[in-house]
Amino acid sequence: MDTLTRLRTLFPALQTLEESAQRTLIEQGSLARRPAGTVLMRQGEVCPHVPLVLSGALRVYKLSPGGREMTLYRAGAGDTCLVSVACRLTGDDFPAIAQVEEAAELFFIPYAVYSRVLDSHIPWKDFLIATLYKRFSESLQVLESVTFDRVDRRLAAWLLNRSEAQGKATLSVTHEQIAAELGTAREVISRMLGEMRHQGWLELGRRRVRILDPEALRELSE
Amino acid sequence: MDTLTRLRTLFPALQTLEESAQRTLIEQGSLARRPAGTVLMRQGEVCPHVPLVLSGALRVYKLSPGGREMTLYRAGAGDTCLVSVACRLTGDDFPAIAQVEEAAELFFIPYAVYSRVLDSHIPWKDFLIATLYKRFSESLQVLESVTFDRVDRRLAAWLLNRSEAQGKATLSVTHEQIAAELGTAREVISRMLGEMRHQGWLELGRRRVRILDPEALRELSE
DNA sequence: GTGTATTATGTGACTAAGTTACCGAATCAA
DNA sequence: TTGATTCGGTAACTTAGTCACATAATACAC
Repeated sequence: MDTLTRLRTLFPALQTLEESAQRTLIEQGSLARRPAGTVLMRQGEVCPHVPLVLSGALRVYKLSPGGREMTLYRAGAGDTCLVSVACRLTGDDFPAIAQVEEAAELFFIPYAVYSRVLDSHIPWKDFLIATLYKRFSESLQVLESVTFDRVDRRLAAWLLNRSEAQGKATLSVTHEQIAAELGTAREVISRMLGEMRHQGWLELGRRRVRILDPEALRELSE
Repeated sequence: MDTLTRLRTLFPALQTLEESAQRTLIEQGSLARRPAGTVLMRQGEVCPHVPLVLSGALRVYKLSPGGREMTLYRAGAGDTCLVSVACRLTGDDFPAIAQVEEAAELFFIPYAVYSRVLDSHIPWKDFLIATLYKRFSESLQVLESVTFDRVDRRLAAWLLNRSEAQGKATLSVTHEQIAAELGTAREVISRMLGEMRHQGWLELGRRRVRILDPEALRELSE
């Protein structure tokens, strides 16, 4: 499938653009592949283009001065990377890091082209508004669980979610990674996993967490 | 000053609307006063109009099942209440509470009128995007300080901010209110204020916190 | 004004979470 | 195979949040 078709499928807002504008996007934009681990945006950097995600996954997270991480949300096919778009809009530094989590294909629209072609396009603006709103809600949920929920509940919920998403009872993940997801310290996760193993709910190995008793986890997480 | 002039001044995006559309807004919308304490939106409610804030102040906060509060941001003259706008866009329940903090004048645009008049207006969409982005950033800052900062630093910073904003060294506020701002428990605030008084940085009274040593607070908050 | 209700604050004891500082075991790379 | 690196375990300690109160200040009713 050619790039234009893929873009139109993943970003329906683009379908309502005039043919000539669509051609401009394709001609002036560029498709790029980025391997897992690539950092797309660091705090305070300015991005010279608007990136659309065609495949793969990005993770957007905050980094504390002390080195602790906290995942805010992920972006996948059909998403645009807010981090880059938004800091353009206001001139602020976007205070988070966007990193490729699974090898991704990105379509970069140079900012000049973006201004000319998309900036006066209502369906695109609606797409942006919906995206922003979604991120906002997601971050609020994170905020809510961080301030009001206990870590053990959040951990149980995270394990269940992850296990369901992957359709497996055995997760391949380090304690460090879990801590980054939940915005806490590795030691805390190790202790709690240890406790859950002690209860017979989990089996642990290096880079491996196996869920033995999902019901117990569900009950804890309510 | 008449309402249309005030609207145009506070919401410059409206100035680029056609005259007839502006007239429709004024004729079909309605101006309302709401005293401090009025709850505009509760979790899960749907708002039949888009509210623009002409004066006064709203506070948007989250409420935990356990009754703890956490202020997310405030909206004042020239802002629109995202809570109501956004849940319209996506159909989701907006997961926060909007309450009038200082008696406010609000201009309500019925949703039908909004769709007809503003939904295809680019400057208005840009205004919405900017607003959403601002809220998003603000909430991220809250999230960052909650997860990565110690409460005593956040408290010191809050006291200094508030004192500067009001141009006074004596704040009229309860420990309970401070706890709601910072998303922590009243006892924690009481203890820390007590500690700061012990250090000679503050003088405390009922509903009263007086800053004696702003430099010490600044140093703590870095 | 006086008593009573309400609101605000103080505090101790306890639990949960985050930090510091290690250790050793598993894995990788040369 | 050996040295380095990553990963997990754990103890001791600090910070934060919860629970259960006591006490103090103010409001208000009469």
